[in-house]
Amino acid sequence: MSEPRWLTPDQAEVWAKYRTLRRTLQRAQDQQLQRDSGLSAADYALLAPLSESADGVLRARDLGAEVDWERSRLSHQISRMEKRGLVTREACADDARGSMVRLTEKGREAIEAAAPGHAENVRQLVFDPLTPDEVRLFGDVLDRILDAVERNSR
Amino acid sequence: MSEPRWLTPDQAEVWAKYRTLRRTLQRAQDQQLQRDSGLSAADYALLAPLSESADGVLRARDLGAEVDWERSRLSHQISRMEKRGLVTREACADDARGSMVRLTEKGREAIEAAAPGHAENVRQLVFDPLTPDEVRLFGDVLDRILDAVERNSR
DNA sequence: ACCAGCTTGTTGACATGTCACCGACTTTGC
DNA sequence: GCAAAGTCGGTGACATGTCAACAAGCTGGT
Repeated sequence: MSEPRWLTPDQAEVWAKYRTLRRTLQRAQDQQLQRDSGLSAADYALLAPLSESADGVLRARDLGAEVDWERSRLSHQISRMEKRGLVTREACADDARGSMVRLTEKGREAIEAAAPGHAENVRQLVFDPLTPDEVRLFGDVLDRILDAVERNSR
Repeated sequence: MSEPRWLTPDQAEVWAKYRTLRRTLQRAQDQQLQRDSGLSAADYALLAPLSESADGVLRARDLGAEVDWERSRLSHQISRMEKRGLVTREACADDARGSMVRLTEKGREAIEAAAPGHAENVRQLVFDPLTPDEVRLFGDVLDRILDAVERNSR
């Protein structure tokens, strides 16, 4: 039973800032999307890859890989979006287990209405306050932490 | 109607990394807490300020201010934790509208079981991979973005 | 050809989070 | 004093996310 290694005061402060940022930034994004197009962040996450794909159709498996979501979460979200007319489901020709997700006209209109405001929001809140050097270093920091999380979960 | 300002490829990459980190780090935390003590991240967030307060009691309003949660979210979470015996609710002597939240013995045992592993996890995943310079820079970046979000929501 | 094991998607139960609203109480301005 | 406005906590409806389990189809080794 070894002595626990607590965080230093500096580290605790940075950690608290990170948690605050996670929440407030999420909230700012949700509000911008809701205001500009009535979409949630979850809606936007799925509509974005769909709108960039050929014909606005993706196999559920591939859409899941794009956003790195669990299958169950994806299925639930697609059901909710289907109910609101943003996407439709179709059978998959190649693989009878599969399911194709197709962007509807309404879905395309919604993401096209939301996208410019979304990009503007991310720029204003995240990138405009940083110098190009800081953006690079921020990216490096994220890489290091991501590596550590990746190593940890394997 | 002006041309939208899209993200540069570098910015889009950093933004994608940030979103991935947000998800995977949250997941790593949830799993560590669940494994070490059966607590969720939401449980931990409330138990931590409670365990550091005098007698393990805080007024709901003040607990909410500590964690910066909405009242409704706090109330729901306290109800769930009360049902599992982690906290109890009491009347507030000063203010008849108020509600005091008290840590139970079981709640204290749970947070004390979880805390060392939590600190170790945060160190391993976030701070050990970074040099002290990078930690400082990361803190500065978070400050800048937090300021921008704060300005934006006022 | 077979079948054990893998992949794919869905579902139901439950935990979490947000929103609009209410009811009770306190504070403020007069 | 007292009415208007603000504060505090809770509730119900709903959206989101996770987990375990399932059904169906695919795949590879024999």
